[in-house]
Amino acid sequence: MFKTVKQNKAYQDVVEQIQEAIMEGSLKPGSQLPAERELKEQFGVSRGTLREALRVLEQKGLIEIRTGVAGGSIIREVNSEKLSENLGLLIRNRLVSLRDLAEFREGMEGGVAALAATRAREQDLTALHDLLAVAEGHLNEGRKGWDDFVRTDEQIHMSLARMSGNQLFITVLESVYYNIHIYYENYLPWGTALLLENFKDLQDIVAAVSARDAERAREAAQGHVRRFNAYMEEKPAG
Amino acid sequence: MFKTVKQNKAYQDVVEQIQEAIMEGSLKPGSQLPAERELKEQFGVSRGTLREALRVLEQKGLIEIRTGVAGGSIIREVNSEKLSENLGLLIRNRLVSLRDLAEFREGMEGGVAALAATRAREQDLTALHDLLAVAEGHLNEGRKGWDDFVRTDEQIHMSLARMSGNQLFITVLESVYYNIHIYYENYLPWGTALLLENFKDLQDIVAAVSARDAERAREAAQGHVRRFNAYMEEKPAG
DNA sequence: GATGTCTAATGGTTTGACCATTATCGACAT
DNA sequence: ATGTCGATAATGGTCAAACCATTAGACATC
Repeated sequence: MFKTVKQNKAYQDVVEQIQEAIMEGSLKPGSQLPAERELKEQFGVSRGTLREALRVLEQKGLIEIRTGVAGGSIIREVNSEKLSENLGLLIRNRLVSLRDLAEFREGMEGGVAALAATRAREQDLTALHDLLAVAEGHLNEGRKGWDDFVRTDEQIHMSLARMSGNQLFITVLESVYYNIHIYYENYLPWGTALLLENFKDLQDIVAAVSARDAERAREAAQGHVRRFNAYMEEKPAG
Repeated sequence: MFKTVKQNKAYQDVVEQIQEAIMEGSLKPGSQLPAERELKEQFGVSRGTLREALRVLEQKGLIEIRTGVAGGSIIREVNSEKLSENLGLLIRNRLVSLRDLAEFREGMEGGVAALAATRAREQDLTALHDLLAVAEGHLNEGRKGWDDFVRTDEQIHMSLARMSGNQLFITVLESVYYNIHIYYENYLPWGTALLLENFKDLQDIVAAVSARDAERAREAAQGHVRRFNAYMEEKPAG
C-alpha cells in the first residue's frame, strides 16, 4: 500500500538536478558548468560529494571533465559510446551471444536498408558507389586485402544507417558493429569465396537503394545478413 | 605512429583493477568487497578517491553499495539494466523522435515475432493466450479499460520478446516500451475503433506464433506496428 | 519467546589543505 | 611586429581526519 520512503543521497540529488537540466534543455551540449568550487556552493554540498556526482554524470556519458584553467565540466553531445561499452560488458559476460547479435542485426538491417532507399540523397548514393568500388579493389588484393574489405563492408552498412536518418538505428548499429569484431576473428571462415559472395550481396543492396526500391533493399539486406551469419555458425571455433 | 600517453587517474586505476577482477572471475557475483577503510589501504589511495571509483563501478552496474554494519560493496550479477538506462537517455534527448522510435520498432518486432514462432514452448503459448483473453476483457470495459488494455498489449509484446530467447531483443524492446509512454498520451487518438483493430492484430500475431509460422508472424507483427504508428502520426498533437 | 534497546561497524558527508595541469598573458629576443 | 619562453593563476585531482547516518546483531527486558 505504501511505497518505501526513498532517502535520496546528496550526490544523487545533484546528479538528478544536472541531468534534468540537460534533458530539459537548459544545459546545451558544448556549454560549460561552473567550476567545482563554485558549483558546490550552489548545491550546498561539499566538494567531495559534488565530485561523486560529477563522476556519475561522466560515467553516464553526459559530461566530460577537463583539467587546467578554464577547465571544468562540459556538457557532451549524446553518442553511442556508453551504449557500446554496456553492450560489450553484456557480451563479455555471455549474456549476449554471437547468435543473439546476429539475429538482432538480421532484424534491423532490413529496416535500415528500406529507409535508406526511401531517403537517400544523390550525394549519399555517390558515396555509396564509391565505397563499393573501394571494396571491390580490396577484393583483388588477395589475403592482405581481407581486413580492409571487412572494414569497408562495415562502412557501407554504417552509411546505410546514416542514410536512414534515424538516430536510433545509427546509434544501436554502431554499438553492435563495435562489438561484433570480437567474433569475426574467431568465428569467420575467411576465404575469397565468402568475400566474393558478400560483395555481390552489397552490390544488390546498393542497387536496390539506388533504385529507391525499399522492399527490394529490405530483402537484399536481410538475405545478406542471414547468409553471413550462417557462415559464422558453420565454423563455431576458428 | 605513437599513441598519446594516457595519464591514468588514480580512481580510474582502481576502477580498472576491480572491473578486471570481476570480468576475469576472481570476484564472483554475490561476494563482497572489503570495507572502504580497508580497501583504501590495499589500493594505497585516499578514501575520497576510492569512493569516486566505487561510484563509477556502481553506475556501471557492476557493484551495489549497502550501508550499515556488514554493509559494503557487493558484486552484482551482470544484467542489462544500464543498457536500458542509456538507451532511455538517448530517446529522451530529443535526438530520437517519435517517428524514429516507431520505425525502429517496426524493424525489430518482425524479427522478434519470427523468432518467437520458432522457439515458443507450450507453456509460453498458453501464457500468451491468457494475456490475449485479459486484453479482450479490458476491451469491453469501455473508457476505463483503455489504460489496462494498453498495458496488457505491452505485456504481450514483451512476452514475445522473451520467447525469442534473445537477450538483446528483450533489453532493447524493454527500453523502447519504457520510453514510448511519453508519446502515447499526447499522440494517440484514443478510441474503441483503434483498440479493436489493435486487438485483431494481436490475435493474428498470436495465431501465427502458435502455428509456429515464422514468416506469417513476422508480417503480422510488422503490419501491426506500422498501422499503430500510422495512427500516431495522423494526430500529431493530442 | 517476543519486543525493545544498545553497540559497533560501515557507508555518507564535511572541511581544509596541497599537488598537477593548462590557458593566458607579459617579457624578451629576433 | 612577431614568435618564443616562462610566470601566473584558475581549475581539476588527491589526501587526511573528523563526524553524522544507517543498520545487523547482541543483549536486556518483559
